[in-house]
Amino acid sequence: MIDRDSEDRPALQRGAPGGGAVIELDVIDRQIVDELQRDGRMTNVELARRTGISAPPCLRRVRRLEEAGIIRGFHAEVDASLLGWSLMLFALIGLESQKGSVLEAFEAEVAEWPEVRECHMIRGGGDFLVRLVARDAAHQNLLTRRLTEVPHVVRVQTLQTIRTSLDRAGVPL
Amino acid sequence: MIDRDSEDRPALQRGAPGGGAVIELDVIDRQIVDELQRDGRMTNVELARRTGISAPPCLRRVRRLEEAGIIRGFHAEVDASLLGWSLMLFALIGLESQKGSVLEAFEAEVAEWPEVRECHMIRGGGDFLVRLVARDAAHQNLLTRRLTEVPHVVRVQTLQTIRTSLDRAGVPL
DNA sequence: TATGAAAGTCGCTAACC
DNA sequence: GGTTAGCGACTTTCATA
Repeated sequence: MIDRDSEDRPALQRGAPGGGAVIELDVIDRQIVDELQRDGRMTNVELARRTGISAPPCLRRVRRLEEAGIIRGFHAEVDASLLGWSLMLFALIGLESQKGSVLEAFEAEVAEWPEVRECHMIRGGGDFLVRLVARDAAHQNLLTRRLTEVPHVVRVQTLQTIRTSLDRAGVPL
Repeated sequence: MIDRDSEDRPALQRGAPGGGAVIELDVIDRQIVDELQRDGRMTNVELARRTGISAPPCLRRVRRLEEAGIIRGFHAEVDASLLGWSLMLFALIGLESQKGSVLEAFEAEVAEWPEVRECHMIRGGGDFLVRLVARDAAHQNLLTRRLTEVPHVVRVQTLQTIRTSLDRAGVPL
């Protein structure tokens, strides 16, 4: 077996990203994920130093975590207010139907709005929780009104964020 | 106007991070923030190439954006399910009082829970929206019950996420 | 199937224009 | 904002357990 591309990695290869299978990671893998959740720009040598291994195997582990879909990407965290988006609101949306086509049409519609940052389907049928950002109060009112005008929307409850005391990316490790 | 060094950028100097003032960024700054929101591990040379400037001024801009608090940090985005956190829920919490000490005690309490990832105070007084992750249904039930037992909590409405169709970090640019 | 050492390449970043 | 240049990090290759 000379072909290096055919190496198999059973635990990490299983399932497409998002498949949902729980994958066994050793303590070093977990530490790598944890460190990169906190500081995504940490250099590989620093990451290797912290995890107690040398740089090449550390880099290989990061690559594998990316290929397995466990690490999906790296993003800069920005200050929304300083960029002109001073308001954040959540909206609880009720749809008149739980037909798949109606739900998907709603998701497709709000995905087109740049102000909509998250869209979660909520248990119980026909409900969504969406997170939006707005430039000011007028903009926020406009967005709320536009939400009520999306086809099949029968209920919009806005939850305006006054203060965010906690905003942790990622998951516990 | 030939002297290219005399350009002024008063906006970036104003205010401490989090101050809330809207800051004027030129088109290159915006592009830098946008690119780093999408790919926080992009090399500085690549970032410079995309923005049409050379590497050193590009790096200086990134540093300034960090110092101004516009870029707060960099984080790996992980797949919660693949790491064993297969459930996400939001909870709308009602407190019996809007006294500052009560609100802060609640925030301090949930900040101690690793499963609580976000905590937002909602307009109207005494209400919070928190986002949690859970390992399974039993864990989720436990968390919901524990939320009702936090001092001064009088109402807990759980919104269990079935599907997340959109999850965009950052803000529109 | 993993790590670790060595080396070449590339990016980062200070100093200067 | 650009250019140069020195330094350090990244990443491949190969030997090893």
